[in-house]
Amino acid sequence: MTTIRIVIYEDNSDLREGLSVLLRGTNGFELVGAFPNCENVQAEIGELMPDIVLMDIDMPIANGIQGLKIIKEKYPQVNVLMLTVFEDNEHIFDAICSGAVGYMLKRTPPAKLLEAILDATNGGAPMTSTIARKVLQMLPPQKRVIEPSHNLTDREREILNLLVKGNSYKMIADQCFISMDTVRSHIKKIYEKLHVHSQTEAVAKAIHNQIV
Amino acid sequence: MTTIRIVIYEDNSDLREGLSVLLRGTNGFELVGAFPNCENVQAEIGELMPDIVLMDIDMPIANGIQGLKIIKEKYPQVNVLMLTVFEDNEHIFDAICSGAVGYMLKRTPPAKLLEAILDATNGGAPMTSTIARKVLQMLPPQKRVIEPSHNLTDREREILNLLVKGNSYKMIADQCFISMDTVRSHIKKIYEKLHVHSQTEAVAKAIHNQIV
DNA sequence: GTTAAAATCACATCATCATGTGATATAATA
DNA sequence: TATTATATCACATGATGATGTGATTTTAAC
Repeated sequence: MTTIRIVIYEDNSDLREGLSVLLRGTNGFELVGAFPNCENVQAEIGELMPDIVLMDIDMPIANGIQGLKIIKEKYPQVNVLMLTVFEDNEHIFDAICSGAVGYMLKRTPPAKLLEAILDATNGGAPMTSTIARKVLQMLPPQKRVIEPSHNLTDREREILNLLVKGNSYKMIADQCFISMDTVRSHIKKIYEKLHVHSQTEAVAKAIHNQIV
Repeated sequence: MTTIRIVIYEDNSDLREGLSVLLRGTNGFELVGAFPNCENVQAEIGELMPDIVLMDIDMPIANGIQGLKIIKEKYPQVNVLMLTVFEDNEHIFDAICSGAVGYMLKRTPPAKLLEAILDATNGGAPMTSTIARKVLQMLPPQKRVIEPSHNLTDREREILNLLVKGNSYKMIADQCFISMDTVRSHIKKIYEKLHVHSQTEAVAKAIHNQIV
């Protein structure tokens, strides 16, 4: 197993040292850099090419959200794990929407932190369940509620789905084992129910309203 | 401290029994009901009024997603924790969007499961970090990782936008003060760049990739 | 200063979609 | 039982989209 290369951004020198010691002393983890702010983040990440960045939010000169955005823009394959004292929606939202892979609190015990780093490396998104609940609340409300309104039939939904995926009438007919005329007739009803007048509009509406 | 009242929906009788035994044998947890499917979920939840519902997804007659939706519609204060074998986006998306408070896998060890129930009761949203990552991908991608690759020109983006809104070639031509042939020519290039072969696919891709 | 990309227009042809007007069978519902 | 909704199929016609080939002009890049 190869080691996980880690870079730390943290302005508090005590905490930075503490984390450094923790990572240096643990098998499988390799600290390749530790900086007090994100002033030169692009150059630093570009040179060190870590697997994971532990990123504080509140830092002087260039803060962690700014750093995160730069990293995700220039090196999107680098996973950034926010490690902060803030637990408010604003900061969480900013971080998550900017591409942070996880969001841990500084008071997380060392063992859990190492676990989170492993998690993030392996394709997880480590976060506390409190933060997870807040993330859920960021989901666009229309996506969380069920809008029956259209009440398409199962068959209609199925056909709409195939339409969205780019199938022609003929292909839909084949896949559904019905005639093209029947497909037409279903699509006509779909248009009526969605109040649209073309395939394109139907597809756009279907995607936007999360019908499919 | 008052006990947490729990109802289980699970069609596999062995697992249902196992969970029942686990909950009955643990202080602070109270199993108030266990059913093999969601056929009478409304009446059952209405009568038992649990704090937490452990909900399997794949059940005969009435499945867990249907049950979840009914519960959240009639008794939104009841927290539903999905407990399933499915780890695909489809099911997770469905569950989260329908108001599930958490999403755990059946292979979760008992101790972790009890912890998750506690978590959910206390305002958390327990889920594995793998699932959390998938939930993150459902978030509005406005500032998330955008794949460049397409590099449509301004004009092409403009026309793609009009397409997505349901405009015909003719309407686009009028709005852009160009000929239909020019519209055609732009759309052709758009198809090439997006690697699609029809309007429908282009629109679907445009929306999904947040190009528009 | 040549090259390349972007934006514009033209014509022709074929495939596909949209619309209208039917019809039949089945299942659920009132 | 009568009604409604769903799903199925058919035919015809006009509109729209897709594809191919080719051309001009302007702007940006090398």
